Amino acid sequence: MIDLRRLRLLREVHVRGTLHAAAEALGYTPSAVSQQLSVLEREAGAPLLERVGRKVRLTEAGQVLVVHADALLEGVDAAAAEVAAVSAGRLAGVVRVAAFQSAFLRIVAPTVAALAEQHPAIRVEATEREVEQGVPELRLHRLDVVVGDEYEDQPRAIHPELQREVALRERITIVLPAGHPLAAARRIRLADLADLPWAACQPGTGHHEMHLRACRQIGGFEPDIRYTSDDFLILLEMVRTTGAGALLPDLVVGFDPPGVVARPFASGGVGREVFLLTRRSRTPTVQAVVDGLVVAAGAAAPAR
Amino acid sequence: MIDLRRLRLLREVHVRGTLHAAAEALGYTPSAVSQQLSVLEREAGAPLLERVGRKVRLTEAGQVLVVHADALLEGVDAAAAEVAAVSAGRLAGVVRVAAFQSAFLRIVAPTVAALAEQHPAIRVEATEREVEQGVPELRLHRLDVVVGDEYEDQPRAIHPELQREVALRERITIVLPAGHPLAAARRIRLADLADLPWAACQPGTGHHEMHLRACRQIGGFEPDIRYTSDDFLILLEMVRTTGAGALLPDLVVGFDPPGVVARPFASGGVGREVFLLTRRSRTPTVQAVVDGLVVAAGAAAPAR
DNA sequence: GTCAATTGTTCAGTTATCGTGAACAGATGA
DNA sequence: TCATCTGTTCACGATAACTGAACAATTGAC
Repeated sequence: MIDLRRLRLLREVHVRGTLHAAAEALGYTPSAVSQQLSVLEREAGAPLLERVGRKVRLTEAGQVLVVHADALLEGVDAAAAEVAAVSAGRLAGVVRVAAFQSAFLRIVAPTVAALAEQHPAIRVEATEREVEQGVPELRLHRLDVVVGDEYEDQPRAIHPELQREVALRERITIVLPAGHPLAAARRIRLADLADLPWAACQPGTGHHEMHLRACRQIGGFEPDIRYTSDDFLILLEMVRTTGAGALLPDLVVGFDPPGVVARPFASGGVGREVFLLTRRSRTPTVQAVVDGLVVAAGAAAPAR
Repeated sequence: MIDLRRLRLLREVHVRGTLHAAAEALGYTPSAVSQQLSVLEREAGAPLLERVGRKVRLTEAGQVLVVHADALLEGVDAAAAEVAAVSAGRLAGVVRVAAFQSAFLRIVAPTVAALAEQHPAIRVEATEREVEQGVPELRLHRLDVVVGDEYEDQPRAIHPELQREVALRERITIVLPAGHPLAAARRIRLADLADLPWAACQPGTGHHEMHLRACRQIGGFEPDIRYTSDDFLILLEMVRTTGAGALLPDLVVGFDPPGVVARPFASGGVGREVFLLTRRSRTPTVQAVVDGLVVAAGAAAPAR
């Protein structure tokens, strides 16, 4: 097992160039530094230093190790800081969140704002990412929370070392341009829209599948999906300007975007679930962020 | 300074639930474990364990610390493994590379293939990302190499702790649909294309700026940029199908895509530089990847 | 309920590790 | 050439780590 204090020694030698300087900087004698570095070489199983003139230089193995040393020493500092903060009663640390677009806008963003007041020592880092991309990074500890979605009847497999938590259940609505003849109706029969061009996400996505299935099973027609983009805001804009229709979750139309109307299905309909994924072991800090996301999701869900 | 062996003890206690089991697993007596954990609590400045019945459980601070412990212990293992590999003469370790689209396709992908043979113990992880997004992650040690581009007369500022290396200098060519009247010419005067619609990257990008500047200064006209996308392959497709023109780097048209022709400027012209960014301290492993990228960039540059 | 078994803790004593300081060898530059 | 810098080695004292026994608290079988 490589010892951290010895790694700190190695880093200091790397930075200062001589054992004497490193020894002085850390309050040791050169003798101690020399001996400890010998031990480190035994631990690492490779020579780390080579003498050049009367100075000393790191070997390749030494350079490799010193890079890791930097990361590790930074890591223990972060650990100590977080423990100190947590034991002082406040939550702290970095939590990395990934979310798909609409959840990012309507759930993650308000959560960040709320947590900034509630737990100022928590630093939330957020990225837009689809679930498929996020899950491997979650398992590699590069993300802490992934916000994903799942349409009715399209259950996703979940990895056993991950934990899933429902943030929001919502209905899919039919979105039409404000000027459409049926826009005034309170509810809309999908079958009446068989001739409409549609805007949906790219083929292969859950949304595209849901769109096809809904039109076939509820509407009884094969939809003319003419515009595709994975950006829901683009889909909304296509509806507004081109006269196409779209099937969008409440979360997206919750903006009440101008120029379009959102109406529920006259019968049946489709649901969507927004969920949070984390590793099974949650720190209190991650838990606080998860709690914040659940609250924000509840607030984002429009009353129906 | 928190000691790693004590962290390993803590983790073992967390996993196994009792000091005895942890002691047995690691070859200590329960007495030693108890004493060392007391020391760890002093080091961490917070109680980490609480007795529940005759077993023991981690406090909040303990749980926080054990998460960091996992990451740190994994880190030392990775460090030891990489040092062992390097000192055995072969390069090893994970190198994370980010590149913009065309560099990803034409430089990073071939590099990955070449390195897989040359240094099988190097694991290259690649992501598509623009320079602006990549630089902060580079500084946070979440990326090791960023491949970026820079158009003539638009120098980017570079952070002092980063190192920049030119991979490729190339010329911008005028790309026209194969059926265009001027497609047969060997060289093309930009001024002759004043009435053409154009496809370019989004406003605000270096490419868009370059496009405007070239048309104004070399062609003497204000271009009608009708189609914008940051995806060069989409731009090419727009040229092929809609009859628009584009100003694209050799790297993009090096594909010799069907249905379009690429011609140099009749006079003057614009250059682009593809460069690599790394932190100043490169391990031999990172250096090997950088070398591989430079070679691949050279191979990707079409002869002129 | 009682008692053996199991848990964590504490204490003294031993062992291993870490540090100092002096003595040494090689390299540098006045 | 020689004083001065470098890193290394050695013996020895100081510190830390570990063991083993004794102890208190809890649990579960009888």
